[in-house]
Amino acid sequence: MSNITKNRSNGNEEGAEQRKGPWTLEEDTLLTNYISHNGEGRWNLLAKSSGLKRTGKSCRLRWLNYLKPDIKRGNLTPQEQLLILELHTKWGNRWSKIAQYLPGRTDNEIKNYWRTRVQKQARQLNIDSNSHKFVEAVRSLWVPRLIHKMKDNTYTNTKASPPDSLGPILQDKGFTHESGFNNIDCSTSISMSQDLHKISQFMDLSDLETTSSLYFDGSQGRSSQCVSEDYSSFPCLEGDYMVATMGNSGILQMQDCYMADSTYEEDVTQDPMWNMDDIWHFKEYAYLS
DNA sequence: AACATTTTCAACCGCAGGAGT
DNA sequence: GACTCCTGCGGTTGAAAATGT
Repeated sequence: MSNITKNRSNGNEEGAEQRKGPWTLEEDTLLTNYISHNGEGRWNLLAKSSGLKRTGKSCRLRWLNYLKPDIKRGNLTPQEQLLILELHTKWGNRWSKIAQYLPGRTDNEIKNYWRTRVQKQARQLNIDSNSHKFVEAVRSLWVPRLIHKMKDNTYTNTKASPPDSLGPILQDKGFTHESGFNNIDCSTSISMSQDLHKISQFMDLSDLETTSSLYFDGSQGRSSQCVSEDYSSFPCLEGDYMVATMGNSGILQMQDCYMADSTYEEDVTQDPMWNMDDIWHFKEYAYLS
């Protein structure tokens, strides 16, 4: 079939011949150059002015899903997968909204991930992927596996140090820096995806990939105590951010602590994916297998 | 190595909603 | 309010790549 088609079906496009199908290198170059000089947006105008024989829609899609410089390539990390599972529980198939919490990932990519990986799992389990039963299966089986993967990644990483950019950003947000902490109850690691979600408000998550450090906050480690080097302990309070790496089995090596100011407020108890019962439920699965 | 089957993912389509007239 | 145009979203398709036999 020809890659040229005449589009007269709606008012968006001229009757001129429009190309369809895969983009060529020349088209990509043309589009990239045009946007670098004129900026994004006004896609129909762009399509006409750039000399591309494509619809505005097609140009927009190509740019946003493929050419845009900050697009992240490669497989989704366990952290990202966990976040997708969690956010889908909240919002359902609202891919663009979910994508907002995964910098560098597109709604199309997340949608593809869901359809090819998640729904495949559902089929294998013979469960409707929109059912409550499937959500339960994800919580009890898949999430612990992802958490394990995250732990493994961290465990094997020899260059585990927090990104330099994090401290200043948090301090800029009113967090007070504390140091000298050592170990912490590993149960807290259960809340990592929630923390990534929060941290993503402050910084580019891609930084986390290069360090594999764990970031968590006191609001999720409700039962845990941070233990400092002199073995005195203090509770993790809501809004505190900790930076730690996985040391030996089950122990997180605490590196930094950013104490929230007293005005910090965020109600994480409303999050359907993470409640106290679940955390203990997950723990069982995660550490039995 | 050759073919069949499955998986992945880029790109398309139709629809909804907002802005402008 | 009605109409057109444009943009963005979510569902779907199908070619290419990967995997299995």
